[in-house]
Amino acid sequence: GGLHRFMGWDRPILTDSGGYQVFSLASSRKISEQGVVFQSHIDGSKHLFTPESVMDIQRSIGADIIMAFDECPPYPSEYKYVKDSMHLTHRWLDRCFNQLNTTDNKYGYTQNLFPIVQGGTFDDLRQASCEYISEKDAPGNAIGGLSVGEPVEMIYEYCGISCEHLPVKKPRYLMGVGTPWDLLECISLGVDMFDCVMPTRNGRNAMLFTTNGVINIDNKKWEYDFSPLDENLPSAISQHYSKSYLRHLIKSKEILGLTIASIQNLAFYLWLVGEARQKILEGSFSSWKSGMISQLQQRL
RNA sequence: GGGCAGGUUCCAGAGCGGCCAAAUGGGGCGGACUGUAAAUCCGCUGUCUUUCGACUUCAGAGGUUCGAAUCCUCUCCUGCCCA
Repeated sequence: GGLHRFMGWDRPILTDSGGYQVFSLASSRKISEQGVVFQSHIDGSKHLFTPESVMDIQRSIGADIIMAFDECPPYPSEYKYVKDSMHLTHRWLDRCFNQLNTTDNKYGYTQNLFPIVQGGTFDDLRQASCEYISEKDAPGNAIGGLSVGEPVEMIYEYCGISCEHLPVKKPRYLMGVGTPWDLLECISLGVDMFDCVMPTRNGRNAMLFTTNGVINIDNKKWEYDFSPLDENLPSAISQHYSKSYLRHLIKSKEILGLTIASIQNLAFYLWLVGEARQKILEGSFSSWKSGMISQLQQRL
């Protein structure tokens, strides 16, 4: 650990840099040494993002954890492309640190810059990137460049390789992962932090993660099921709303349904990592993990 | 009692002689979604068959035709209007 609590917030705030959009919005951006120009899909206007400007923006937002600006190459990519891209990300990282170290913080508390490992799915590049990143001695380190189209087994494999070459004492943050079972697998590989769209996006698309397994709330079988969304979660939303009611909201395209589904999934994810932490402290994580994975993967 | 409009696959609703197992939407079922542009996207949805294909369907019964969901006759039913 080593992260502090800031300004009375219960939990630190984290902002991302836009590096992922270099990947996800590849069709509307141009990369150069200087940075990335994105073109707005709304009005066509162009916007230049540089390591410096991205640091400034995250400074203004005031997050406790801020992310380096990186390039996230897609899978599959050629070795040479990934290698050059990784070096670009490394140079950008230096510029991020430089910008941060030569400007004042705005709100009187520390903002922690996490560097991001790249290197794609090439062992030597991953390792090289980990080593480069580790030398920065940042308060935490992120594993990037995964869950960009490769099979899940490769996520685990390269997540594991990354963890092996990252400092043990600093939090390891796996970006963009994943399903509940992905989290458990990656926790066992050494990951401490995650972020992912899955709980909210899949929630909006009618998929509920619960302590008993996965639910497609669209299904007619829930029409008259008045049991709580998830009776095992310490969340008012999960306990108070029934499957039947949520199905009705979603079927009738009531936006409240999407909110409830998102909160349910978020509450579940929070519960899951809390349990994992508890099991680790008790020393029973690995035996707990395999049973939990098959339980969570069940389709209800 | 009279007039008009209708009865199509789970629902709504196209089709109005062959290209119709029958558009489209909904519903149902399945799948996808992994550092969030996107409350989204993709399949299947009469029966049998792996495919080719075969078979049974468009209120009911007859009929015309090489061929009918589509045309004709009668019957039943529904909605609206007038008595």
